[in-house]
Amino acid sequence: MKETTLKEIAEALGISITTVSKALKQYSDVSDKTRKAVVALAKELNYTPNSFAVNLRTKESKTIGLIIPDVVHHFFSNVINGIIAEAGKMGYLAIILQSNESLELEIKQVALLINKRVDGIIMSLSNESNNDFHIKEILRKEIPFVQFDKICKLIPSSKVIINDQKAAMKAVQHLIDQGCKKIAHIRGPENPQNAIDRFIGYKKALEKNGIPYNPKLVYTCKSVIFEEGVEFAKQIIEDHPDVDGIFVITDLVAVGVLAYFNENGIQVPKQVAVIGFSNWFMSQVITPKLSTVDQPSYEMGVIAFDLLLEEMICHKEGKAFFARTIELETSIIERDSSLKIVK
Amino acid sequence: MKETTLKEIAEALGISITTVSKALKQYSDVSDKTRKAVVALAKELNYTPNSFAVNLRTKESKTIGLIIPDVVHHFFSNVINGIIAEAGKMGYLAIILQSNESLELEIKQVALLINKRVDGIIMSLSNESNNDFHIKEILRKEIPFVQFDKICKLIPSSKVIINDQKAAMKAVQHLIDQGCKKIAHIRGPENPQNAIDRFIGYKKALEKNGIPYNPKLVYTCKSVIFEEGVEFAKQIIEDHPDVDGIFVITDLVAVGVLAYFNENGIQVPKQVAVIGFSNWFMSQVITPKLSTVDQPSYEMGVIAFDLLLEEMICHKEGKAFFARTIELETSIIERDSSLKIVK
DNA sequence: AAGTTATTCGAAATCGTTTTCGATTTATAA
DNA sequence: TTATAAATCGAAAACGATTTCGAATAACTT
Repeated sequence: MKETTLKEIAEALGISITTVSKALKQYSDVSDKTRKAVVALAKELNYTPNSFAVNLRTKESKTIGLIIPDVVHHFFSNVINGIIAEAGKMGYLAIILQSNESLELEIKQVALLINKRVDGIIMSLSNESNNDFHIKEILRKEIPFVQFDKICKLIPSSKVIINDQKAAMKAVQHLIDQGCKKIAHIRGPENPQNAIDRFIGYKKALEKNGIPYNPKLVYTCKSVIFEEGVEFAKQIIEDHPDVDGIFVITDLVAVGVLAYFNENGIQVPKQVAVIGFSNWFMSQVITPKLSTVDQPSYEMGVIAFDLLLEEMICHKEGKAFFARTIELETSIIERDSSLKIVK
Repeated sequence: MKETTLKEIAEALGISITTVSKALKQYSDVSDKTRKAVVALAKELNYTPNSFAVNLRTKESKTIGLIIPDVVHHFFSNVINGIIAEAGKMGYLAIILQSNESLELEIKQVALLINKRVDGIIMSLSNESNNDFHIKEILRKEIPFVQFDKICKLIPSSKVIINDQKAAMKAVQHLIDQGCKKIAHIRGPENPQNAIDRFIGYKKALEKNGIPYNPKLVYTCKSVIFEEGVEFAKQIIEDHPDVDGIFVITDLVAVGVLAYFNENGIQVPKQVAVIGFSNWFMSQVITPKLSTVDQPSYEMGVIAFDLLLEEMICHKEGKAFFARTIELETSIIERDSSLKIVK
């Protein structure tokens, strides 16, 4: 299937390729008559510029790359949604890659995007990421770059995050306000900054309320999946029968906790109050409804792209760009799983 | 940041661009000595071919386009997962676009991908799609094309589907086997083929079991969301207090049904048995656990890409390709929401 | 009428790679 | 030694658009 080219239009009209190209753009040195003829014929022949040629010539592809740990994930799919919606509005397309929470794969995906010469990269780190050589390579190549959610603080790039410490503090404070005295924490893996920060927030909330911190009440997820919630719920109750509250790294795991408690006659929130994180959709439809921390995921995607766009424009125009970090607000959603005090 | 080019390597080594290019590929007319020198220098200078130039020259970008109604959706995000995993293995990247269930947007996205000159397109139709002019444009441009799940039967392209009629029949038969006599159906919108087929399957199952079909027992979703499940559950019970089974187009809506029933003391499955479709993750964690039809979503993505790849290869080599339709097996997952008979 | 200024156009270089086809060199055979 | 075959190489033409810069024409001045 032959596509029409500038050359064909030029020959058909008996003018030069240059003039055709200019007529199709906002060049002032083309007469009205010529322009109209060109535009008319271009439309008739259904001309669209060959993007490969445009990319080569302009050195940009209006395409960005996005690397996330997992597509099948409520939070990330919402971020994707925000990014591709905003990118679409601004005339950009997005290539989506997964790291599957593997550092090795993450490194490969970064290399792929660099080779593809995308105009910019948006990324959330995998849980395994404790090495930032590949990230530095992005900066070394001067590719516009934005991190979100699971970030590397030391990398000097723009970032879109929530204040995980503050959010975790609020969540734990909520449990304390409901009368919880012995609060366990199911935390995320060692590496991710947000798991670390939520853990710190947990400790700070305890401290603020004069509750001694007990490391034995902290359980660490490896994969951050439903099954771990089930497993840890069992273990927590066995280790500490008097636990009366649990703050869980994310809703998916918290739902596992609820599943175990439901199966084993442990009353939520009466005996143990539970609060999750991220406000997954299912949290509002399970029994009991899960309290959680709402995280503006769609908005996060939108802002991540906007920051990237700013940087891409500066990059293109050779201007300096100064990385910015944007912190979004979170809010506690109080549902049945944590409300010991009936209002 | 200047990227190294073939030209630079050629000049540094005092040889021609041609030879450098050949040395980096599997050309036989380059001496071992030259090849080694080129490869060594290329590695040292961290050479990677400029993909824009390669695209222009080879007329392919090793990039495919994917259009789906909604990224934030358990089924679709699993398909995406399958597609980008398989595509990645074969050296392809995927650009992901959403139609947001809007025909207008779907048309725009198709045009975008055509202009971007992706090597192939995989697509699931939006619920609004009742017009296939834009789809035909893909075929007219001879762009390799695969449809999955929500397809247009009349378009002669490869397809990856399940047998929705058969699956729906099995689901309804399961309700009948559990003793249901009066079964309602909450169906999907008018247009999508799979909603139509599931509806037909529902009717066929009734017919097969000698149960008269009553159109008043069929309720039609517009948006296929949780809230509609809540709303229809209320309406069904009001309209037909003696309903004892409901077959729902998809789990998300079925979960809405369960939510209403739970809130209003209607016992599931004792009074009304409920079965959904697609086996969303949350179906196994809600109360009661939702029976459903398992649909191999990840596999669907993998196979869709494999079909597309076959076609892309034929297209490249100028060979004829004959569209194929692959039908995947489904299975009923019996959970609490439909088990009236205790085993 | 000659000089000046706008208008309108196009030749050609460029982006970086791929590939054809002919040229050159080296090795082998007669 | 000459003819032939094999092994290496490179010039040049794509791929299709963008853009610079100079040329040509038309339109005004005085």
